[in-house]
Amino acid sequence: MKIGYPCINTSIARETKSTFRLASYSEYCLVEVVRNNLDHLEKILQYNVRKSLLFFRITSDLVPFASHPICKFNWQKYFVHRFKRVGDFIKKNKIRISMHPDQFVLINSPKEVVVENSIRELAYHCSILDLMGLDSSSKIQIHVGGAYGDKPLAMKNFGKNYSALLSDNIIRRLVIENDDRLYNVSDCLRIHDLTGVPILFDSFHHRCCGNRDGLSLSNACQMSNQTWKKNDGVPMVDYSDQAPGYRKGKHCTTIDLDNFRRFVLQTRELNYDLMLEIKDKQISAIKAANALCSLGMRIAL
DNA sequence: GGGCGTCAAGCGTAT
DNA sequence: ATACGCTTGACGCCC
Repeated sequence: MKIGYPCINTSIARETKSTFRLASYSEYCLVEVVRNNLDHLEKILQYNVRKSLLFFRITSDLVPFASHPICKFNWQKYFVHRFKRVGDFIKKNKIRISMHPDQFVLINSPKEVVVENSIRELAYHCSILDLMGLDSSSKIQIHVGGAYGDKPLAMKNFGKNYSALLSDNIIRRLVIENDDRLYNVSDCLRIHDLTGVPILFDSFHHRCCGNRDGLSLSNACQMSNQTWKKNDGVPMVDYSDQAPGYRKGKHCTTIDLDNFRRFVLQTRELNYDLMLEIKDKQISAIKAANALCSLGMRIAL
């Protein structure tokens, strides 16, 4: 099992800004920010290797406005060697990589323009992973999308657009994640049957958000994991925990190790890489890795 | 140099 | 009707 955390390391300060406003877009600004973002990403990855955290989610904001029409600059070509260098480091250290496009990536939207924008955004995510030379085990995870007043139709439309509109390069990386309100694991399994898309199991969404479908945690996790094929790599699982005293669904600020151990023991027959979606990022990831060791389980490889 | 209004993108739910 | 959460906060103007 590899343990990871998303996008940001709270202990590595940024020396420069990571993005900018659309109103201040310029090629100069883009080049500077992307260069700095790649430098910063390398620092985080080096830290992660030192700490044996070999799973990481790369931020979608690595290249700001990459899928926006304002961006005419060929950043792919300009930064080809920098991306390759990061990718070589990732491969050399066997780091597992995921990306998670934002909530407006909706491939089942009834609005054609939303679908078009979503596909452009997915293509952007792919190009990051492609430029790094990473194989199809590097995944791009999205939610199924909206229900649009007719959930069965919305699911059918997901399948339709998936097959008709997505390029092979997107399909080889794309996975869907059960969400906290609309599409639970059973729904995702139905969409998997339609499309073959693997399911990334989110334990928090499954467990705590009124999204139960009668599947036990270990069954839901196992059935999701079985949708991953050989070329998809080890199944990925997202983990978080309820922030005590807050609205249902709010992520906790730091990991509760008792809950974490319980989760690990319930799923101990299964093989997966675990992404900890917890506010304090690498701090909880390190705590979790230590907890696994004390349970006699082995992290990384 | 700190405070805070606002920031590309969609949807569903709560108020 | 409007605000909010989602999540990765953080830019950038204002004082």
